[in-house]
Amino acid sequence: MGGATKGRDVVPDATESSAPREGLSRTRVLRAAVDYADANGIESLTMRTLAAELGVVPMALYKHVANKDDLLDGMVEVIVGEIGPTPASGHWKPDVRRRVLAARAALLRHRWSQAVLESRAAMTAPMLGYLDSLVGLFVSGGLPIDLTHSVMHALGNRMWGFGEDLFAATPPSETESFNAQKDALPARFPNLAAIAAAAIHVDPESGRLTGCDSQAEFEFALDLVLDGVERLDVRDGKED
Amino acid sequence: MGGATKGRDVVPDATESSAPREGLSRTRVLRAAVDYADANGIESLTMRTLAAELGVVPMALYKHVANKDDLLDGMVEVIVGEIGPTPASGHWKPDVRRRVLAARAALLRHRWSQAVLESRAAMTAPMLGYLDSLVGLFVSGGLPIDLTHSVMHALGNRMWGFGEDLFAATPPSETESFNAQKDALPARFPNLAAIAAAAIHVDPESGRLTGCDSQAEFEFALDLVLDGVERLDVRDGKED
DNA sequence: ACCTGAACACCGTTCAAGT
DNA sequence: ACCTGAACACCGTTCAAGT
Repeated sequence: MGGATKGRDVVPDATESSAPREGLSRTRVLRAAVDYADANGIESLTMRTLAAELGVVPMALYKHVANKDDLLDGMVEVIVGEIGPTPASGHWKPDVRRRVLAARAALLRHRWSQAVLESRAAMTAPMLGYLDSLVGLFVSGGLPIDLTHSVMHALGNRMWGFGEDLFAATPPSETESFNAQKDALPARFPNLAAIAAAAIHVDPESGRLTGCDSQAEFEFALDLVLDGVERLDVRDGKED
Repeated sequence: MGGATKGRDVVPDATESSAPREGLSRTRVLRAAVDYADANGIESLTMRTLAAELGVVPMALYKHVANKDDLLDGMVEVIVGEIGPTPASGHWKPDVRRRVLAARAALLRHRWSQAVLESRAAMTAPMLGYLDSLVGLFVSGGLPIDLTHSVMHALGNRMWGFGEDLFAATPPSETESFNAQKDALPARFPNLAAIAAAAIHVDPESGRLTGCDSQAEFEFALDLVLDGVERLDVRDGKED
């Protein structure tokens, strides 16, 4: 169909249910992938099934998506984009709480998203933007930068499955626009930059620069939980 | 064993580096899979590469492992088995701390294991055994069962990426010995059974039995972290 | 009882070509 | 510039045999 050669705007046939046409575009591909995963589960999303869904040959997707990893990263970006802004009061505790619960709600709307996010955790721009906004709530609420750093680690596992080092997560597909604008990152994500700057210190042993101690951060978060439970226990129970 | 036809013991050639022979067995397959993933990364572990490593044809593995999922479950079992016992003082806080850190150490020894564990979280017997032991430390230390339930949820995301419902995790491959001994589970894992019993209550609305409220558990854990940080902040900072 | 060989129904992705 | 078609190099897994 189409007849794109001359006529202005060929009205799409609209008889076909999953109407393709009018060119793909990256966002249309990502949107379709998210919808397909919502409906059929992430495990049955393949380049081939997605192409069929869009009424197109598999290879057509590769014009808008580098490969399947890029597709998955893009799908996560879509979900993160759905988090949206939350009202801020200037008090970090209720503000952070609201924002984390909003993030959770977005993930729950797409049940496959948590698994995908955990399996890759690529630091795409929307991802960094969300984290930066969260850090911003802490610091503008007056929490010291070091404590903010640690609580971000502690929340990491809770918001999504960040196993280890928040900042050591795999950077976005390297080759992409990332390298081009790498130097612009501190400007775009000033709160993350502040944390990174505070976390870096000189190792007295080797004299080399060293990042954050993931074992220490793990124990910090663990003790936060255990101490908190202990407090709840003595308050409700023994009352001495 | 070896020359099973007649001769007593055929000495293996020993010229081949990754000496196969003497029959496979499930544990030998799992052990080899763990070693291979340690050395080459989980993404390059396939039924075919593993078979080659064992000097055997791919299909030979299927006699000892139901399929690839079962292989991955088995590999996780091996890691969980490496956690081993930890000394208990009778005070839940140091005891739990020690045990969780031991679990983390086991996972860190095999860097692929966290991702595999998160991606499936099958409730195999060793898995249940570890969780039961952890619950046991809380209850024998005197922590109330409800609080123990909640802190297990809070620790869930921390020990490994359990996103949601601890007890709603996919049960072990169904068909297996699981169903056969399903009724024996409370006896084998008494502490988990106690938690499950305490968590189930009648919904006043519908009158139906209802399990634990994962949203509430999430918020409990979130507030545990936020409250803890707030306490650290006022103690170190404002001091008013 | 355990292992083999060949085949099947899939993957993601490349390459050269079409319009 | 965008899409196509056919092919390649892989997967996990089945089935019917071998010993």
